[in-house]
Amino acid sequence: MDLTMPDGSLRNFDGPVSGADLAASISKSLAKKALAVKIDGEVRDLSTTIDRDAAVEIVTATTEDGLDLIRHDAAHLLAQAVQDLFPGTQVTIGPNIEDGFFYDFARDEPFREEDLEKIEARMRELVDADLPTKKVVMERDQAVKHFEEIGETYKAEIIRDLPAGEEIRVYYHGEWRDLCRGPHLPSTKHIGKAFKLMKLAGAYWRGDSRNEMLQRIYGTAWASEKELKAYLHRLEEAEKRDHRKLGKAMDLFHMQEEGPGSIFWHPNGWTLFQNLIAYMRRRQTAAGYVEINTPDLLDYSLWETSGHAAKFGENMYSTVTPDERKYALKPMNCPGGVQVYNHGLRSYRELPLRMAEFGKVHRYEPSGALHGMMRVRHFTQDDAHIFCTPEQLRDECLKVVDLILDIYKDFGFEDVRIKFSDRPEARIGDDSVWDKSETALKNALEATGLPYGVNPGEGAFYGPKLEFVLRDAIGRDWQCGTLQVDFNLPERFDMTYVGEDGAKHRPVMLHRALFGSLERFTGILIEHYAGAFPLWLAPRQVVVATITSEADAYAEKAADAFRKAGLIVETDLRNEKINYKVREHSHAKVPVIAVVGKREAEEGKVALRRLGGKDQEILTLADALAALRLEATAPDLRRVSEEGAFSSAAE
RNA sequence: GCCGCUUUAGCUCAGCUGGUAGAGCACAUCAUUCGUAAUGAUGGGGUCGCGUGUUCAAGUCACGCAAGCGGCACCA
Repeated sequence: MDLTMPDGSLRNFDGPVSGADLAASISKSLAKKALAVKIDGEVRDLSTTIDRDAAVEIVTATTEDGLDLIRHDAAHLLAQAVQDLFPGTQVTIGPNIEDGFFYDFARDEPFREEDLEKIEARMRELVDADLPTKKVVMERDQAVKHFEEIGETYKAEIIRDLPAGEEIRVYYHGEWRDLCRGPHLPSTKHIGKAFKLMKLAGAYWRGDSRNEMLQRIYGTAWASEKELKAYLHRLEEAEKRDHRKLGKAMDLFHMQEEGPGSIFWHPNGWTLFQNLIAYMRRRQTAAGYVEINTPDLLDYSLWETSGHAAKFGENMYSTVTPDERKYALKPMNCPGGVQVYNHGLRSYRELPLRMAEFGKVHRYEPSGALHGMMRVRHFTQDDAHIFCTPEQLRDECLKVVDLILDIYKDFGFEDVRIKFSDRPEARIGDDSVWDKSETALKNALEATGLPYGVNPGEGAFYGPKLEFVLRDAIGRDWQCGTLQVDFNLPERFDMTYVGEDGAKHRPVMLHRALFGSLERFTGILIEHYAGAFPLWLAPRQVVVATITSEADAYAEKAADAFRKAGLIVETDLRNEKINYKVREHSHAKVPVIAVVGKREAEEGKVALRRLGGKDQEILTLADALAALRLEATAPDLRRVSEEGAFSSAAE
């Protein structure tokens, strides 16, 4: 029997060997470090017997597979500790997640924060006890009976639902056992102690809100103490970037009880917001869009026609006016855009017609969903609807994807995740229509050659969609851009265009948003830049700070010059030390502090200090103006001036 | 919406077992004119999220509500 090692070398054995034997045959140290064995790409228990030719690898803690094992064993360890300390608690599931694991428990009494410490201490004891792992395969009926007898009804339910023919494995760690597919570490010692229980949470059994709620305990686990520490440090750093914290520190916005899920924009935040809109407007115009604006309040019947009322009525703000008409605050912009399209006869010559709208939408989101600026009840979409012929569809999709990614690049987002979502269970339209739209969208996506994931059943109720997902500072993913193909609303709103043949045809409709929600995108940007915005976005760009009052007059003059150059500038002439001023404006994340003292005043210079830096750059006022002016130019405009008007026009 | 936690000055937070509130920063005034992350002194500022109850007495205990936070569910 020949076993192929990862380096390509062959090892010959006369008979079957276990993973542990294999490791021992290579070296003593490897035998000690071995956690599991990978056979033809599949990670198995170290005790697994290999009895045929195969590609094998000894899994250790330094590999990704090894870390996965540690985390999963840590989850078991958590469950064991919980059942030791809190008898009567039922175990359910405990999978790995990014950076760690969780385990869901069924227990009448809630766990308390203090319990986590006790549980963690018990987990450490169990690691020291070095309980050996043992795998037992059970018959289905026997397994169900066993788990029911010991009061583990959730486990019994899981076993009953396992597909026929699936081996039912029970892993023992000492006396304690859990139903589990495995594989597992040889013993609890191998988990190590680089783990920590992080938080308590509620979670529905089987992820269904109709089911009872379980208690979830989250933990993190690493191969070494050092990695654990690094991870905890990373979390601390991330928390500092939280947009809610920075929003306060930078005086960008606030929220209050009277307007749950609604933003009060302060001057600084609103400047930032308007900068984004101005940028997007230029990009859209350049990409051949026209812009419209439609009413916020519209007759409810439009949403009945679109199907939104049936699906989202509960989440719509509606009102009955004194004349007894029912209106809705628009939860999305499409029906408004459709009215503009339908106002008059459209010709194929007008298509594709790309109609953008910065529309403020209102959605009564469930209270538990609200989250800072990321999930609010009133938000502004950089929405657009592209009306086109079926033949133009693919090309238009490609253009949207290109535009989205190009725009994200201007903000430094390079690793955008794309997800393709197909038909959901609750949907409108025939399956033949869905076949068409899904194929069209998927073809366009594949034509880009970009990697993407699939979210089965997560499309909009009227069409499949692409989601462009960005990640916040704390590692949470947020959908920003979206592109949806829709054959349904054109039907429902009876949209037509006159074709070359003089007959009426049905256009296809694309829904797309690039930032998605301006509010959310602003939040993402705050975290992405940790508040240190590039000059072109920064709501406060320059503070001219004096060292002594002797420089006051010159400071005013310099500020005026900056102002005339189009920069947002303030002066700080307070009778404070320069140290104090620098500290204060640095905290407020002002990108440029222009320090002027007696020397600068005499020489006509400014000392520029950049946010985050300690160095100063002493420039003449004219040089400083030129440099900052260029930097304060949005990237799209900078490209135009760099390329020159003619070459960009020729494209 | 569901589970758990939290809510005290503009901000960050103290306030033990119930005896009617405290710090730092910020703010104001005064002094200081000091070259790159906190100059000093003085002063003003709080119906302790809202409501009901228990009690001689509630920031503190109980119940209800609201908002926020961590998750889950939801996300046109």
